[in-house]
Amino acid sequence: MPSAGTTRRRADAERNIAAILDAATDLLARAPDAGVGDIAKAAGVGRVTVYAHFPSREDLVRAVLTRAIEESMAAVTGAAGGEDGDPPDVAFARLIRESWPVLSRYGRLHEAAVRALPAEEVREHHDQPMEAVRALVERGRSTGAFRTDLTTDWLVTTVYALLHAAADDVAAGALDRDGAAGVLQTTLLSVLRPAP
Amino acid sequence: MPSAGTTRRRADAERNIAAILDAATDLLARAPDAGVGDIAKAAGVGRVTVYAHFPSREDLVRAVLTRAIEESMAAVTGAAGGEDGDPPDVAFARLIRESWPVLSRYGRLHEAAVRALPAEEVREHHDQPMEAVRALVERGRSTGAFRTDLTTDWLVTTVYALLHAAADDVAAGALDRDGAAGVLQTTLLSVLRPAP
DNA sequence: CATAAACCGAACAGCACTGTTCGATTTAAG
DNA sequence: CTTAAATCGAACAGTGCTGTTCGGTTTATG
Repeated sequence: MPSAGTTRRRADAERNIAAILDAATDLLARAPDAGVGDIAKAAGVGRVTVYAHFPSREDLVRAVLTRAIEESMAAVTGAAGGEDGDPPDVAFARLIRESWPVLSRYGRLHEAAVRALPAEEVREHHDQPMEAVRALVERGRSTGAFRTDLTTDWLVTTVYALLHAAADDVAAGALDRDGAAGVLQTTLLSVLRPAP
Repeated sequence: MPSAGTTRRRADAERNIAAILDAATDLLARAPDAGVGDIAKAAGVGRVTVYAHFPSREDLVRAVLTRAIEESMAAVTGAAGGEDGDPPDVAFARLIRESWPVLSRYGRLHEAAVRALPAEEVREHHDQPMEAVRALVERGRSTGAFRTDLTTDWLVTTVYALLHAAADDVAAGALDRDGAAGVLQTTLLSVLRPAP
């Protein structure tokens, strides 16, 4: 079978779906309560067209979140999955440096997802990339590179919180996107490394 | 003139105003999008009664925020305004320890305020207690007790972000309220102190 | 106990958003 | 060029909130 048995999808439809997804990602990252009308306008498309491709606002948000998580996973595992060749603090610094350009674009998207989707579903998605961070933190703890006087949970929470704070500051213009990666590296390694 | 020239306010009205304010604070800290009906129910009061005392939902949120900021200011300045007798890191540890019981109760109240009130108004209020933190951070930087390789703005942002993250975790049951103060002290001092 | 203040629920209008339907028009594709 | 897919705006019902009005009832206060 060529595709799915039924009639194929036209090229402009494909293009519009991509445009809607892109616009929704950008807009929701800045205005988590943006309506379908706003998203359609940002995508240069009629409101009805959005509903032609996504059954409901909830489905659209889900699609945006899924894609964002996939991209994040690729960035995070690509940098953190770099085997045990490097010591944990070096690996962590690389993780931040390489995943920041991706993560910094998602701003308040998480908030949009929490409002539109069941809490547990968001948690499941969001925990995926954080699992890679957790694994790296635990490896660091076992080798003595990272501190053990704080729980792993709290350290991961700290990483998560500061990443989001930096993304918010970038969105608000209070922080330079390119410089933020270095600031995050410095700050987070100060937290992760054992106290002297 | 005894009070204001017109007729005085009855005692049960006073009691209900307090109940509404308390319930709104508790509820909005957990559910920032709670409606006036929810707040009324939580306060054990009719919805109309809320509107009898607060012209609009916006005014109610404003009243809640104002009171919360006042209480925070009292807690923060009471601990940080403790003169220059103590070295900055000791003063900062005391600041966290003494203000945490207050701050931890406000959870996502800030989010509720951002949604209901003009952004600038929220910022003005919210910056008040943070100003005390900023002053302490700057004193630490000038004496060499705190690091200078990161900007003051970013250090303050970090304090803010981790306080909120801890408050969220407490609200979600992932963190013990009493133990959190110590965790925050340890974490934040690791960030503030100069790198070895 | 008399009065006025304060309360209540029900009901209403207004608004903004979601999701659907319609017919008319444009446009990709064979 | 022909056909079917895809688009568009306008208009509709449905929902959930805000803020208001109403008459009836409770309750503080003097």
